[in-house]
Amino acid sequence: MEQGRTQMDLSHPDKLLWPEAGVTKQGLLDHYTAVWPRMERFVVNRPLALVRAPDGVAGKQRFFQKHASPGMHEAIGKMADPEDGEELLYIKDFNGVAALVQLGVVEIHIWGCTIDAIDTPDQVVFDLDPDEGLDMNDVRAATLDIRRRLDGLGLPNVVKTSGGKGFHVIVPLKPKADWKTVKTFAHDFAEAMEQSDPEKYTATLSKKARTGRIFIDYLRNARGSTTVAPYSSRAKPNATVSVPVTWPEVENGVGPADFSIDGKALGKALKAADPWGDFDKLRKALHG
DNA sequence: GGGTGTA
DNA sequence: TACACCCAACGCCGT
DNA sequence: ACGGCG
Ligand SMILES: [Mn+2]
Ligand SMILES: [Mn+2]
Repeated sequence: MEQGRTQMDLSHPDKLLWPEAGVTKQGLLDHYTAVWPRMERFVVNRPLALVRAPDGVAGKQRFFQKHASPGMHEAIGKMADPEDGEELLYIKDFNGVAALVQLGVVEIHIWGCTIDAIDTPDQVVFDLDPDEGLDMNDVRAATLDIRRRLDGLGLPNVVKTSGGKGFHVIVPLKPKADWKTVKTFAHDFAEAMEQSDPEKYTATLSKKARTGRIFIDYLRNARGSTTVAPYSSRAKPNATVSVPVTWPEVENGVGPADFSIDGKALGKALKAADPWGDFDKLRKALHG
């Protein structure tokens, strides 16, 4: 059995999944081949949610999937959620990604925990969701503000582009605290930001509260909630990718949608040092 | 994309 | 054989 | 209790 790469056959490898960007199903698999050394540890052995677009991102069909369908490829692992018995999905290796690509998966989302410790999250996520038309520089400034606050609390942090309109700031955790603890921490953190700068931030998701502001989406930190995985493609016309970056890059103006499949910026990023290389070393227990 | 249910 | 259908789900918030 | 929302 080949490890690390697959010869799994793709049906219709030349089908355009991102017609506007000219990215085919094979092109998507090639993307994952290129990023896999950096991506693997963030996606394997975690419950997943999938955004599937079997006819491409411009097609009619697009759906979100958290549970197994009958007959799914054996490279896609299934595990009963101890809470409700639903069959959660996960992958163990690159063959799993290949199987996802064959299914028309255009976004890979991860739970904030591994399958071996499903009740103790190993990360906190702050998902910055700006209102339409907010200046990208305001979003960068908000992201840097989150870093400053986390630094002040002595909490490790890394950042990635979302591939959409914002950034994701991640606190690597040792999986000690439970979901309630982690979500409450994230909620309190978001509310503190809103209180200190209510013109810029809101901790309330409603469109109304978000007008002209950035929603600090702490709700990603709930059991069963998911966030787009590092290096996942996005179901946007441009085939953007969520990419880990360094804090200096954010300071120097990197934008949330600056990276895309086959893009120059991504190729360059992959040649530089891994911005999240120390992720596992940085892990810290919340509270403790 | 593909299994399932209905004709 | 030929189709249509399904593919998550839940807490938060304003009313 | 319901609808919008992520
Ligand atoms: Mn977001
Ligand atoms: Mn969000």
